[in-house]
Amino acid sequence: MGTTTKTLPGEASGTDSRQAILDTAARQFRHQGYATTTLRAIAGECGMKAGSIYYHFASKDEIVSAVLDIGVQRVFDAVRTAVEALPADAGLESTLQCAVEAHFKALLHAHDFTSANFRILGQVPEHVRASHRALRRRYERYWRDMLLRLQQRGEIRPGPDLRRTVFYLFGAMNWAAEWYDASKSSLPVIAGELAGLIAHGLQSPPGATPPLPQGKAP
Amino acid sequence: MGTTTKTLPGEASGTDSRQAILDTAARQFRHQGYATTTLRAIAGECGMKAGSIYYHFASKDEIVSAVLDIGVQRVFDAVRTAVEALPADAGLESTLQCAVEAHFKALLHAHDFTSANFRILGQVPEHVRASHRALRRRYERYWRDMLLRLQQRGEIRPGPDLRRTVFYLFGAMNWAAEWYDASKSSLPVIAGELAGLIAHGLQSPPGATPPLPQGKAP
DNA sequence: GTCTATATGATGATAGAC
DNA sequence: GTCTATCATCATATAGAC
Repeated sequence: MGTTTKTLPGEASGTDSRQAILDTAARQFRHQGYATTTLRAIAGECGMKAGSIYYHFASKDEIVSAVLDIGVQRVFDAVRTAVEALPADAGLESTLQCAVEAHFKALLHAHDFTSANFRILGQVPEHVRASHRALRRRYERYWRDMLLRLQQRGEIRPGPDLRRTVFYLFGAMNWAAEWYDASKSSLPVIAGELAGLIAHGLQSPPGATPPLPQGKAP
Repeated sequence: MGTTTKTLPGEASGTDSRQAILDTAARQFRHQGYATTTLRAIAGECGMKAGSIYYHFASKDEIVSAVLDIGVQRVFDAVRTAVEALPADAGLESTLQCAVEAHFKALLHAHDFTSANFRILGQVPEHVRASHRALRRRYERYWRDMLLRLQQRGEIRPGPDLRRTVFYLFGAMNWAAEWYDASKSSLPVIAGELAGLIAHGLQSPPGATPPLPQGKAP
């Protein structure tokens, strides 16, 4: 169950203990919230004592700050890599499918970091949230620019505000971290389903005929 | 700023103090999380002392439990009332528009209760979460059944899993409580925008022509 | 790098006066 | 209904031994 995650190229490598503290902290923040997660408990699960944490981090805030940033950065990197590998003339649905699936995959792979992010952002001290905001904004802008390019190419109708559209999408995607169950549906399936929903909506294609008039089975 | 909310017909009325405690608790849970919100602080804002809380509630869990339930119940009631007032043959987009707008309105009107709900659900003790789950499930099922009826009438294409579709929608709608700014856009506008997105998607209507080939302005 | 020990303060809950 | 104690517990953070 534990989403043990090795250090990624982008992150400051540091010691094994440092990474173990971050992994443990992410999982505990996710499940218990910011305030209830104690340095004693984090240390305990890493086979250390509370005092030892302070060799690696200056404060609890420094730990939670790192956890928040890692959660967004992993997803951002995954989506950018996937989208950059797309052919230049990729259409609306294939672009969405690619980006949504990459977001989902990273979201659920770094589950403790991303879900912690989602759950405790509203609870951390304001200065922590403020220093984290810039990264979130960059990721939101990345998506908005992607949609903007598609709109300029005529693949997206002119109506919707694309900044808000990204918020709708982020809400839909990130909420999946709370309900997704791998034993019930696969990631590519729900990614395709959501991409199709955003691209074409729920409506029946024009000229479609209702399935059954009423009643149950013949 | 404070979303002071009077007792609604459905809620056990009790004393004024009881309601003041709930209003204050909701706001503090929302902003500080479950564990950081102290009974002393709640009491202080109600002009009481910590010990007095225990005349109205048996424990902190009983308070948080009530806050969670109220958050969902207010939205559920608002949506049901709005949808029942709809003509029986209302189509996909007008039904969505009506339900989404009612959800948004209640979500932001009982903001402290609904946002607290969203933020602290993952932090409360398991037995609190469990007793709250049934109500959430009923509300999810209400939406799924609404979509199911539209699908049976041929207004929704057969592809998407409607249980997951409700989750996508809830994610998109509830996340709005975190970013919505009344000075930037009106509730009916974003409700219509989201309803249109879910009904028709982002795609350009067939036969549409791209706006500008490239370059900026003439 | 990790430990023990400790300073300092806040918390949920209870008992009983008014 | 609200108050004033008070209990037992647990938190972050520090100091200094090993």
